[in-house]
Amino acid sequence: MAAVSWQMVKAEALRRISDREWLPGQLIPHEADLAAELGCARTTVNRALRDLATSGLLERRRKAGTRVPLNPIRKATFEIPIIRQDIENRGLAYGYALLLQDDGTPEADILNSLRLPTGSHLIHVTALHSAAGAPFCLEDRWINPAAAPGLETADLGKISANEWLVQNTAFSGGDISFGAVNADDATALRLACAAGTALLTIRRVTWAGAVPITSVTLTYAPGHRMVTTI
Amino acid sequence: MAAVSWQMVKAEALRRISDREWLPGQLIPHEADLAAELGCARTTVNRALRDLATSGLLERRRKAGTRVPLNPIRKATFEIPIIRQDIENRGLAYGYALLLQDDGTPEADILNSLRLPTGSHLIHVTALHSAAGAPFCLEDRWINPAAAPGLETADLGKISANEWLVQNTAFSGGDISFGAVNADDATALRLACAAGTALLTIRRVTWAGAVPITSVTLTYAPGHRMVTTI
DNA sequence: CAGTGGTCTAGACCACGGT
DNA sequence: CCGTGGTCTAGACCACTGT
Repeated sequence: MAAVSWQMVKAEALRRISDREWLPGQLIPHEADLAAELGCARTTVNRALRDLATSGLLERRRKAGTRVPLNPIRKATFEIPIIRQDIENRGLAYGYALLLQDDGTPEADILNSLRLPTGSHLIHVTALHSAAGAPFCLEDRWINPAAAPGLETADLGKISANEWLVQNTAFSGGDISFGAVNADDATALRLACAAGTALLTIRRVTWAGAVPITSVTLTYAPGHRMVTTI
Repeated sequence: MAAVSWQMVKAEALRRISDREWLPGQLIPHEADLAAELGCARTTVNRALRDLATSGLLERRRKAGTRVPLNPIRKATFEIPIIRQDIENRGLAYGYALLLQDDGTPEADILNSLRLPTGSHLIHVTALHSAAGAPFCLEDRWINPAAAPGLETADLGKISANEWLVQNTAFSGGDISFGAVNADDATALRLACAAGTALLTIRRVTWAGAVPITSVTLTYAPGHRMVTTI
């Protein structure tokens, strides 16, 4: 292609950053100047610089201009894999076991993240995902019954809670958080590790507008890390 | 503004998803159709749908079209705050103490993430960040001396290792990972918690081209979570 | 007030990838 | 093969914000 692509502009900008032609803290040329210099439309430069800004490698402000930040690595996008695919992609056999399905009141922690009042009664589902027979991750899910009418009659041994929710509830957004917990006795037993072992947890809360649908906490087997590259 | 903005298109698409007008797994109308329907240029629709795709709320493929994914919450972008700002934003006094600065060979774990051979000799810096006098996070940094000539003569009590590196090394990319560890005795002492407590860790590795510059592991005080919203 | 990035448009061509 | 998203262009106007 004769035209200069925004990826080429991005690559050139990256090169100037890593070659220290553009120093941290410094302003870089205006979009119009770069467009003229590189021989492309300003739109193309804009796309490239905007992209770098979303990864935190540039900082842009109207009127103030674009500058190389002093501290670039401040944004990270993680792909949170579907557990089954994650395991199968490693060439391992995937296993799923429903451990428990009942009702109850979750910890204050979880109620807070769902913004439900203390004492709320929710549906509770626990399951274990395993890889090649070894425990991989424990799923602890709480579902707001008001957001999931009909779930009581579903057989969660046949259809996973996630699948049921996808098919039967609306969805508009969510929160995700990472944390660390010590394995309690039950968890240690399930994940075949010593009680007290530090485990990485990921909690996802999903919403239908302002109505909380579900909170899922995934507790990974020891040593698991979530990794991403900038 | 008379024109339809891409944010409006995005909002409308989001509404259709959460109102289940577009169901999970289903194809949605082509860009051209939507542009005609909403009364804007195809470019604008493209921008909106592309944006939704990067947050994982839509899946797009050439020829195949755009569909609502069955499992939307699979990407999460985390803002990793500058610790000092993080603490000061909470209205707390920030404190920094350099604990140690010497040389040595890090664990295999860290050498692997830097892709350096076993036994490599690196510069080692440890520091404690505190909030309102309470320990907040422990910083354990290893620096590749080959990538940081002159660092030996720097006084890291006056200028932080991070600042020195920003001013003196190139930068082209990095890796970030989250994990969980049990506090060892030294860490427990520093973070004023019981030995064995589960702690969240964030490790950042930065590169200048193929040359590893530094690996920083931040170990947060108990209970810390990294949170983001989709 | 004025400079800089942000966005919209209309039209064109291209590349990927189902069929 | 050919439909669909991906991208480029040239030009215009807008919105935010430092001075």
